[in-house]
This record gives sequence, C-alpha cells and structure tokens, in this order.
Amino acid sequence: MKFSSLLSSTLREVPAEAEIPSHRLMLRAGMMRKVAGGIYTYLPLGYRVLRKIMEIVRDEMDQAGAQELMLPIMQPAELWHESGRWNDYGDEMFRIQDRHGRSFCLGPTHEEIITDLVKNEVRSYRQLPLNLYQIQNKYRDEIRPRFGVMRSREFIMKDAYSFDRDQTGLNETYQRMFDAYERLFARCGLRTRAVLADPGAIGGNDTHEFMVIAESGEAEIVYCESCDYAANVEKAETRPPQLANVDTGGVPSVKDVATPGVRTIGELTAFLDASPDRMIKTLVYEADGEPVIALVRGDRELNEIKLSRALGCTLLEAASAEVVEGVTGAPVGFAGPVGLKGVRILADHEVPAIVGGITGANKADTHLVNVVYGRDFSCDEVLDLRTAVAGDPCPECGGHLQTARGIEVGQVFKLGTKYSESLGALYLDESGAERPCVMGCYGVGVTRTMAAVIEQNHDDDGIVWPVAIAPYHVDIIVIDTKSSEQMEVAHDLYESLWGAGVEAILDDRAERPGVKFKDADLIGFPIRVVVGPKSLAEGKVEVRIRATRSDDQIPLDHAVEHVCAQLESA
RNA sequence: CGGGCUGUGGCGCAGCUUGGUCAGCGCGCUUGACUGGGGGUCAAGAGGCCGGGAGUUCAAAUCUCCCCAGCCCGACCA
Repeated sequence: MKFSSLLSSTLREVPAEAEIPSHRLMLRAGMMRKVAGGIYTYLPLGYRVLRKIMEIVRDEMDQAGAQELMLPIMQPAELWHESGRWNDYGDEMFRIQDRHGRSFCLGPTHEEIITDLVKNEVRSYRQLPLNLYQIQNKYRDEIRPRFGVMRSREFIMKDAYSFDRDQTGLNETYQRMFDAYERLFARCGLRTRAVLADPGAIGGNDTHEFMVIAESGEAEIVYCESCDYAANVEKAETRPPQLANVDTGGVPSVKDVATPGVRTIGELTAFLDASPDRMIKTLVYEADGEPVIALVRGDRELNEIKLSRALGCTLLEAASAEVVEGVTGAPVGFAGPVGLKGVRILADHEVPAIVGGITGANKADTHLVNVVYGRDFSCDEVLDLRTAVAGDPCPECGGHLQTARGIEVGQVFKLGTKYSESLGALYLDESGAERPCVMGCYGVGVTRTMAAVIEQNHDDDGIVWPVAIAPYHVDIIVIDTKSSEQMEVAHDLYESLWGAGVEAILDDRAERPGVKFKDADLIGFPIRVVVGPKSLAEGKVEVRIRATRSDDQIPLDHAVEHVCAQLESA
C-alpha cells in the first residue's frame, strides 16, 4: 500500500466531542469518522485493525470448538414475544415495522434467534454439545452514546452460544470459553482481569466480565489485595458485621428532634453534629409499581441491583414524591422505619449494628434519635444491600478490597435453561426423555476491544499498536521523494518485506519529513523504516521501534531480516 | 427523560452582550516558488443558504419563538 493513495487524513486538531484518548486518537489517526451519535464509519486503517481482532477471535473460537455461522440482524418480534423480552428489553431495542405493519427489531443480541435455530435443528443428545458463534453488528439504542466507539449504538460483537446436555457439560464449555477469552485478549495486546458480575437482564447465574483496567472505564470494580476475588461493584458482596459485639442495652428510649428543613444526610450530619454512620438512610422505591423501603447506613450507598435481585422485580425506580408522602405520611426527607406499616422493609445487614440510630420520624421537620433495631422497628428482611467500597473486607478471605475502573471488553454467562425452556430448545436424552438444552453465552465487544487497546497503548504522540493488530507492521518513510535513489531503495525494501510476510506501507507522499514522522507516530505503526540521504550514504536505513523509540542504523541487505526479528520479539 | 451548554467553510474557533465595513482567524485543501531528518516559508486561490423554520425590524450570524443535531452531568448497558 502506498500512503499517497490511502484514504486516511490525520487531524492536527482534536475534534471537540472527543473526551478520552482512544476516541481522540481514532479520529485524529484517521481510523474512523462519526456519521451520527454512536454511529461510525471505519476507514481503511481502522478496519484493518478490526479485521485482525476478528481473526484472532475466530482463531480462538475455532480452537475452543465453536462453529461460526451468521444470524440475521433483523429479527421478527414473535420470537421476542415467546421469550418475553419484547417487553422486558425496553427502549434500548431498535424496533422497526415492515410495509405490512409487522414488527421486527435490529438485533441487540441473538439468544432468541439461535435458540430457535437449535430448537429446529437439534433432536438428539448425540448432536450435543454445540457451540455456535458469529461476528456481526449489534444495535442498541443507548440512552447516551459516548466515548466514541466505547458506547455506541451500532457496534461489532462476537457472540457465541453454547448448548450442552447438562450443567456439567455447560461448566466445561464455560471454562473452555473463559480460557479462550484470556488468550484472545492477551493476543490483542490487552491486559484484562476477569471479574464476577451481575447477570442483569440477560438472565442466568454465573457470569464473569473481562475488564481492561483504565481510568476511562465506565465500570467500577473491586478486587482483593490478598486473594483472587474480583467483582463488578454491581455484584461485589459485603461481609455482615459482627452482631455479637453490638450492645444496645444502654440506649435510652427514642426521642423526637426538631430538624426544620433538614432533609439530606449531609445536612443532618451538620445539624446534629453526628457522624453519618449513625444514621439510618431510608429510601423509598417502587418495584414493579409496588412501594418498598430500603435501609442502609447513612454513609453507605444502596446498591440498586442487589435490591432488585432481592425483590425479584424487573423495574426498580426511586419513588416519586407523591408515593413517598403516601407511604410515610411526611414530605421527602423525613422517612424512617419506626412505626411504618403496610410496606415491605428491607435493611442492609449493617443496619441492626447501628447503636442509637438517627432517622426520619415520618413527620415534617422531625427526626428520631436513639433508634435501635429490634426494639423500635423491625424489617421483613436483613441482607446485603449496600455497594462495596475500597477498604471493605474481602468476602472470600477477609483481606483488603481495592477499587479500580474498568472497560468491559467481554463477558461469559451461564444461562441455564431460561431460553431453551421458553423457546422450546429440547432434545431427547439416552433414555428417550425430553430435556432442555443447558445454555451459555459469550460476548466480545470487537470495536470496544479496539478502543480499549488504544486506552492501554498510547503516548503523547499517538497510538502504539501491538504488532498483532497493527494496521500495518512497518511504515517505510522516504525522506525526499524526488530522489530516485531513495525511491528505488524504498520500493525494493517494500517488495522484500511483503515477500517476507511483513505488511508494509510506503509513505511516498511529497510531504516534508516532519509530517511523515508525526503521522507515523500518530497512527502507531510498530516499526518505522526511514530511507534518507544520511543513512543511505553509508548503505544503511534507519529502523525505529514505536514502543521504545529506539533507533538503529541497519545495513540495507540486513534490513528485512532485522525488521522480521524485531516484529518477532515484540 | 431531567439538569447545564453548544451549533459560523473539512477541523479548531472569534464575532452575538450593544442589530448596520460582519462573512473573519488559525489549521487543513489547490497551484506555484523556495525548501527538505520532527506538522517549514512566501505568494496566489478554492471553499460558507452563520443547524432548520417562523417572526420582530428599513436592516438579523446577532433579538424572539418553535424544531433539529451534538456535547457534558445524572438514571440504563457490551
């Protein structure tokens, strides 16, 4: 490829909308262009990177025993009605109608389609296990697309679905896919960490997310400094406190305190000069339309995912002011558990350990002090409801938990039989009994992986591509394109490199050297070979490694060999 | 969807408060010259229904209303 004919213009200035390094660099280096919010065109250089990632993914999937196929993007609504997700999936699904008014969606994921396929194709236990995957565009109408390709409305995803005879089979498949994911991301040049996660809307039980630790990550994870425990904060468990050590015997009886206009924990802390860990934060929610109350210690955050799992509800939202007033009889800001009737109350396991608590009195401008769990109020359930924070004890080993931000590049799920049962993916076992397939599903965000690689591999000058997914391995820069000698040497080198299996691009543009150097750094080719008068006078070319910025003068007849060796060792 | 903000040549922006030399700057692009090892210099150019519509006015990029698009902060998720 000659640079002069490549469709790629680098930008000197950063487009205003780009916030994070990967987004800025993908635009500046001419990897992609925005078409609309969360929708991008991939230019030739960017698409070469994506193709390489996809090839690595294919290779690992094939080795893990998965078979590639291609499912439709446009999917009939009927299948989604069968699984119940036409309604459950909500506004995030793009829905369209054909000329007859029949409803379809643009696939946000493909459990329905694949399960329907297996239902029709698989009859016998002899056909199992089966692991099927595809690499395709996915469509999700994100509330807020952002960070370029990190959260976009159209993105490339590898999705795999496994069908096993039983849980044991699924466990084996899951482990095989887990291992394949670790290899696949490593081959892309990423350092990832697998963390426990919440299954969310897709359903199922066990699930791990593959996280790239990065400042710009949207997910927060906790990990233990002493053991292997790592989890998304959505999921991360907290240890219950030692209630045996709690003595509430000496607490005087409950008392009203006038707190005019004091509504928030912060205001209350200041007003009463009391520490927030003595407050009982009382939150009113609506779970599938039913009001419920959740209690956490004043200095803690309620984890809504834990709460909705505990309640088994699909829609959980903070209650409106009217509902709060209806439930508590007081304006927002003065809710408390004492004396509340006719509403389900769930408390975080730290709440019973609060000695002499402070909470709302369910009366305007009034709070209660000296509140004790068991004596002054009770709950329907006491369980883990709060969000884990740095410094918490590890739920596995009791060690110290740390927090970090991560970009989720992949996820593996044990789905179980949710979809095979609702969609009828059944098989006959050895004894002739009909049984549902036990399913797993496995996703890799291909476009997001590309961005994550840039987040982990860039410097002030631009991208530093790992060799495995670089758009080209080598950029050959001709200093003076009017010099026929330099052009000839560069062309020969170009041909020899391709002959040796090295992907080279020849920068034959009539630009000044500085422009070419800047572009080479920005685009991030792993190796740059400069053909210029200085070295050529000694029969040499200059070989520079992007990652280390090290320069070597190499005799012309050793150049190909040297470059190959450098690529090998990188 | 709520809150904050922005839309002016491909990109980054000024102009708007106080309507009238107001169609401007830098980068990029084209042509030529000089240059030639880290985004060079000079000269000459091309390129804009000032996001769209309606209004106010003698006069609108500038004021008013509506709409659209985008960005940031929050509630959803790979």
